[in-house]
Amino acid sequence: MTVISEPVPTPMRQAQKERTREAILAAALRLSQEQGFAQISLRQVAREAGIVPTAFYRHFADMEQLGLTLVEHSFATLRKMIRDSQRDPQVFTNIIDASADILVGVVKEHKAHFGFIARERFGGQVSVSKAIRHELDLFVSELAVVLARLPNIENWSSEDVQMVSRLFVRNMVSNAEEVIEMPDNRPDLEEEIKEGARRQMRLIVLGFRDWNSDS
Amino acid sequence: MTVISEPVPTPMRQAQKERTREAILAAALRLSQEQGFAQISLRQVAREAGIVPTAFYRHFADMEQLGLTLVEHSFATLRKMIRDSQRDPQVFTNIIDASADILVGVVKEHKAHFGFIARERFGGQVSVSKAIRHELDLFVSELAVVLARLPNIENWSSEDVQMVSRLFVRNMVSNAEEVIEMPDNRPDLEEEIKEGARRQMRLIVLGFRDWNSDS
DNA sequence: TGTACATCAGTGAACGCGCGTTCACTGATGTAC
DNA sequence: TGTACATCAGTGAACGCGCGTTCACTGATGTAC
Repeated sequence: MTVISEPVPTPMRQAQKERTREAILAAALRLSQEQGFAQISLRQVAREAGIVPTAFYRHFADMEQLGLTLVEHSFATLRKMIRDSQRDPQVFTNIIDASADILVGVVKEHKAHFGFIARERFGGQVSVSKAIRHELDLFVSELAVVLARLPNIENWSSEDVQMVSRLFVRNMVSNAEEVIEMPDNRPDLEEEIKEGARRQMRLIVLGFRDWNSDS
Repeated sequence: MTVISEPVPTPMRQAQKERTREAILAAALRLSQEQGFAQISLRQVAREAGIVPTAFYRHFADMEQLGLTLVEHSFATLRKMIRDSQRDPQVFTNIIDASADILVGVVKEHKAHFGFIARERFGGQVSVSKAIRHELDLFVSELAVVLARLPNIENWSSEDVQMVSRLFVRNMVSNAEEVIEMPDNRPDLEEEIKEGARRQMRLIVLGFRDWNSDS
């Protein structure tokens, strides 16, 4: 079998197809920011992506598949955030302030994906909402594993860690909603949201410390 | 002017009109539970309400006006909950457990209205979402006034009370989401949600106590 | 009480529109020799 | 390198459908005398 030294031709046709696929995804994300994913049509997406409606079918079976792909991409962004923040030494020394910074920063930078999660979590296309809620459940468990390794938390019961994780994720989604509602170029509001995120995480941590010490 | 002793005829036509109007509202609420309000059509609502599409216009100018009326009705339910719970002596002695009980009970009894608020808060019809978020902001301030009168809270700064109120409302919406997702006839899950609501409110209160005592 | 007229909630036909989807096609890219 | 054929992303016409909205109407309810 002549597997050695494959030409790796980077076929132009395939590259172009990939570009169109991304144009469709970007168009759908853009349009759903204004009206919600469930309310946009295949023809609108095609128009925004600069293709004819029938070309859509070369990339996705229907709008539902497109929606589920957007869910995947959005959670990939979310998971990348966690991976990156684990590399940040700040997180170990001051998890609360560092988390608030990272949260607001990343959400702002990836407004579209976080907005998609927050917006379509309820009341969107049924399969898309279901997928998002399933992914959020998974994410809570993943974050619990990360949290459990942190100092001050390592000796908590796994049930407590799971609950803190749930509160953090809920807090994250709520703050994502606020950042998304925030108009651009209002750094004052941004600082307010960051401060709110800090206070809420502090509340959660303080509350838990008390809880564990006196019950 | 012969204003004395008006017949008060309880006109049959008017009563029938009111019944139809309520049938439309009920139909829209029912249908939007499954697909979200923005995705249901005027003709679907008319069909579900048992009238011909054109009769819809005798009651609402368009679907947007119907949606805004549902927002009003949903918040009327929410405010009634607060008014009723203020009469409950339990609230003054054990605000946390009482609130959790009331919250889960009322939400379960008025699933449709709370579901409407939670679902349409984001990503629904733009004007409906805006109206809901505006009403939620008002509600946070109203609840702050109620909370400020409670023992142990009466000497807090108004800023702190406002923030606790915001956390309570956020908690309420989150728990409403959970109750709504909950399948019927699962009293075990219900108790779990109630316990979760209790723990979270306790966290908020404990966190604040600490905060105020050592900072 | 009875009659003649007014009101108006609900009807049914009709309209133009954007939708999702099918199908046969085109022409640039890719492959074999 | 040049030629002949295959592939397949994107095209454009066509379809049937449910939609929101208009309009003139009907007939039960309400009112005046």
